[in-house]
Amino acid sequence: MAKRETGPEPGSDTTEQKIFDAAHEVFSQKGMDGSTMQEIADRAGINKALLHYYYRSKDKLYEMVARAILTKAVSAVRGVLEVEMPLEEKIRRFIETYIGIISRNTSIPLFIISEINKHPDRFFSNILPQDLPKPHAFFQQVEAEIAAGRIRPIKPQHLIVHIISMCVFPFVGKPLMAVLLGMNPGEMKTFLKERTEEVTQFVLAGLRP
Amino acid sequence: MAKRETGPEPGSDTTEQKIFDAAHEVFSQKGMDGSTMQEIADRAGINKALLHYYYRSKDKLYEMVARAILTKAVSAVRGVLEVEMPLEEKIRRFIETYIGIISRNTSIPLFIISEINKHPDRFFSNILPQDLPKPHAFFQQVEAEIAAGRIRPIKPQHLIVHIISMCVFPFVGKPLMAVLLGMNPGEMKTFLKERTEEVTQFVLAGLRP
DNA sequence: CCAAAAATTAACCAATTGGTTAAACCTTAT
DNA sequence: ATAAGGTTTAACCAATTGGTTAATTTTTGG
Repeated sequence: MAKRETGPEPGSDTTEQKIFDAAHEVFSQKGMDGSTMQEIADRAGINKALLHYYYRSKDKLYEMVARAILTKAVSAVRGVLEVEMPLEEKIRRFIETYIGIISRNTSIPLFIISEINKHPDRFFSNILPQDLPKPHAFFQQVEAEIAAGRIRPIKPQHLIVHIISMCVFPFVGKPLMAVLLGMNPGEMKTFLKERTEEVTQFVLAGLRP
Repeated sequence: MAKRETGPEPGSDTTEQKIFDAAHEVFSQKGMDGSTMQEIADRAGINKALLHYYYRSKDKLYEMVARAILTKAVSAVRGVLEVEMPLEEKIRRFIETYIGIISRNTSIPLFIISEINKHPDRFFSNILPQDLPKPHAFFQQVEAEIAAGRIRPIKPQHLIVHIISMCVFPFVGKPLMAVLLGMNPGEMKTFLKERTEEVTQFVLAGLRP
């Protein structure tokens, strides 16, 4: 049993990995409070005591899982945000990859949001990675485009929050959106698939001078 | 003890009301799983057995609180969405009142979203009000404006999801947004106050033909 | 004033929680 | 083969959970 920062090497089939996978599944869907060690043990197909053998306590296990989730999510966002690229292309790529990641990991955003709200201290002291995405370059790029008259004046901080909101929220609030729009799961699925294109068009339209 | 649908009359200072208020506070912040009857009793300043005297079980108490929250939220949205009004004015009012409600009840949106995801069956069978907001009229109005060439073509379902997302998400993801944008609580507060105007401007700009 | 009813409490209960312990079960290197 | 190491398990523990019971206090109506 090694002391890693973000869990055992994925892909292997060791007991340690089976426990981590089970914990990842249970925690990401039910959060810290809603999950029990017994359920994680059952899902991993092992005795409850083995959980404490590999990961000392529920808190430690939770911390590892949460850190792995956060690290992956943060690095994904950073990758897109910090590349050099014309603004329109950057926005296109950002929306595309961002929605792509979310639709392949639908339970992650809600996990992050609700757990960070329920245990803020734990997250900010232990779990959140140190090197967060730095949107400074993006902000400067937006200001430059405004100064050049190529886009409408807008506060860059609000623009980025607009974009993130439109990408994330429909997945987080999916059940509510479904009932509001009167869609069944099939219709909802195609609706969410359309969003990449729709959000992109709307953002670019909103930026026209 | 009467059997009401959405809890006792607010404002009164009866024990029943004190319990309901305490439960409202605890449940809305910690959710069903994260809350205990003991904590609710403590916050109400009474014995734990009294909770079961007035509300038979934790489930029943939770159901009443959740139903009260949902009913209030749904009726608030309905009020704005179903009035007859020119489209631009309707959008302005919708964003204004929607953000207004949320900033006066910051814990409610996250409660609804995360609880509906954790206990979907309970919500859709018992808690959600029957008469939800019907956005049909709004959709027709948007289509009419498009046909008249007064706004850019857009699928009305996506438009409304755009708007709701930009209104709700910044409050739900507030801690994350704060760290991403590098803002302290004070800066974050003024940032959120600006959103009514910023979202309105961005939506209207995105709709220009 | 006083008995009946309602409100409130302390004590208790079974079940579940996270966590521990000591024994049993491999694997493996000599 | 066997001693030693790590791995896995059943049994157990104290604390907390939602919930109940019976007794006590407070209110109320005649």
